Amino acid sequence: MYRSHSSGELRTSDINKEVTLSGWVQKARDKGFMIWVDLRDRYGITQLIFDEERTPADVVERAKTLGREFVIQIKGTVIERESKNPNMPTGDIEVLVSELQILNESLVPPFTIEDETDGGEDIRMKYRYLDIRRNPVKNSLMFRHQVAMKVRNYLSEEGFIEVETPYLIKSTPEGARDFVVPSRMNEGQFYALPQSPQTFKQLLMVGGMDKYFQIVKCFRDEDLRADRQPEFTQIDCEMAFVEQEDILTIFEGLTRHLIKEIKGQEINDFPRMTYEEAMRTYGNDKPDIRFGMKFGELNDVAQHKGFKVFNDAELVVAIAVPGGASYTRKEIDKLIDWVKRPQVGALGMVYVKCNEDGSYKSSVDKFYDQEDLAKWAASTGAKAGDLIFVLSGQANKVRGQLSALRMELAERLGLRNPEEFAPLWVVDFPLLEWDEETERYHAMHHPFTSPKPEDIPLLDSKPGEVRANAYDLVLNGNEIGGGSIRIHDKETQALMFDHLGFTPEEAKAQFGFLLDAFQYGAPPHGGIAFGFDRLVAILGGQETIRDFIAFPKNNSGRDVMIDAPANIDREQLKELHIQLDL
RNA sequence: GGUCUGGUAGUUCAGUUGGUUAGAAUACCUGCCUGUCACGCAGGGGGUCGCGGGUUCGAGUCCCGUCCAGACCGCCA
Repeated sequence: MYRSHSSGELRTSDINKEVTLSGWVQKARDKGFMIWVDLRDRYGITQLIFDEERTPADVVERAKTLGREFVIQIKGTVIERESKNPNMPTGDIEVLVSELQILNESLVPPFTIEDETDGGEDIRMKYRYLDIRRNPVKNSLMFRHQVAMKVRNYLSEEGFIEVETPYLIKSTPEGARDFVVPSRMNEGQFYALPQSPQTFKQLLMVGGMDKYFQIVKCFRDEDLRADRQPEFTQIDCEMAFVEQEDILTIFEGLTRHLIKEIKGQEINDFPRMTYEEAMRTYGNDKPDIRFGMKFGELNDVAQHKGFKVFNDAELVVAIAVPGGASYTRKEIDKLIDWVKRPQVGALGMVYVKCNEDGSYKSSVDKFYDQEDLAKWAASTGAKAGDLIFVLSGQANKVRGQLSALRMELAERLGLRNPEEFAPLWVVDFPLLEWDEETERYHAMHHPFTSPKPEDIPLLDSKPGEVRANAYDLVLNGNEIGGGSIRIHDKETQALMFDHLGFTPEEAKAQFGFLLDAFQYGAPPHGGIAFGFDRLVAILGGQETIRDFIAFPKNNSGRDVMIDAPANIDREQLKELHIQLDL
């Protein structure tokens, strides 16, 4: 028996017990006359004591050789500490060691296994198994497990069945790039790893599985970000015989349940906002509504004077920065430089200081009088002491730019409190989106999303204005879930493929199995998928998802620990009939 | 594909205008220490300044190229 107790559980009530503990040496403090060793396992730290007078001499001798991260097993007696440590749960006791066995030695770890480690991201990823011994990562993984359990229990209680779908499927031209897997038995052919189990869950609905869910890995071969991994986990859900309202109700329930259970916060009915309203008010389809700074459109009150920049613009739009009137000229210039960076792309920015005495001072005083500026203040909700920033240009671009500024300012003003949760539904997304590169429309969500019936007549005349039965769940400025009511009849699906530029032959080749299935009594259905990694990170109050993934990839999609991807040998290539063209 | 930032001891970083033997903290090793818990004290070892080229009497420092890492834009139905 390696352990009678864990290293986190012994208390004063255990005093005088003979115990056996196993774990890692967190740190040894050798005072000469006695040695203290902090023994760590997943459950906590227990202090061991080796004492010249009370511990056998050979055991003390071996204790002097212990280094960081040695794996040891000890037998000993729980005793009360002479000097207690109120900062640790086991701080009232220690274990007086009588037997010591070194189960495995350890090299000196390349970084300290402590909460505030001295190691940087790179080296921690290379030695991720050591990083996982640290509380912040260990706790994040345990937190993820808790959230997963609550999701499974909740959905199971609601009658959902977890069904696994295949990972080796077929590549499709729509959407993200696929990871592909060559097939040895089918010469020259490739599987693709799923970007999501989309078509399979729809087929499960045709199969009568009513309420389906799956916590499932998905794969996309696209460039990474701090919150984006090439393989990631979704809570994938689908229901039959439902309308949009049913889906929103069920999954609002799930989200509310998680926030209640995990954060102890009660959230009322989630606000709903149309896509159009979100774009006009926040310049963004995933607005962070923990704070205001809503957009004010100034076309009516800024295009009547001789300021050509505004007069020529499709949109003049502004936000009020709370307390911004006290910014120095230098600070304002830095913010103007910030929006002019290529990543944001504004050509310039106008500001208006709303002075405490009710007057206004702007960078365009030459064109606008106090009365004009007062209207701008009214439109943005600016109060005395605030600062108004105004951008102008092509509507889509300028909304994006102002949204980036809004988020940046909120971050700097500390308005993005990670312990506050402000979910909302964004609904009525456009069905189609114009793609500048290919010069055609493609599905904004995916090609199986149903158009709003009343908008179907617009499909030919104004395709960009057709709204979809599609919705996103947004939490604190992050899209954490998205879904739609699907098309469930062959005719509408064929119509969609047609508008996406598929010939009937192409549609049949790519998705014939789905069109076939729709001929055998496909029920009306719809669903949603949550980005599980991101959801867990947000609930955990963190920006980065990487600490909630046991073995994440780096910025270039590499696993620096196992050093993947890697070359494969000639024999493997030959077996797969693959020649490299490098 | 693009923009920006970084790469110096095991680790995290500093390194001035180009100028002597490249520093600090921490980790590591040795010794001391009768209640430590970020223990303390004394001493010690440890460097291909990412890599290649160039400018220069002289390069960690300047220039060019390249590799790696990170953040962002494009991309992510």
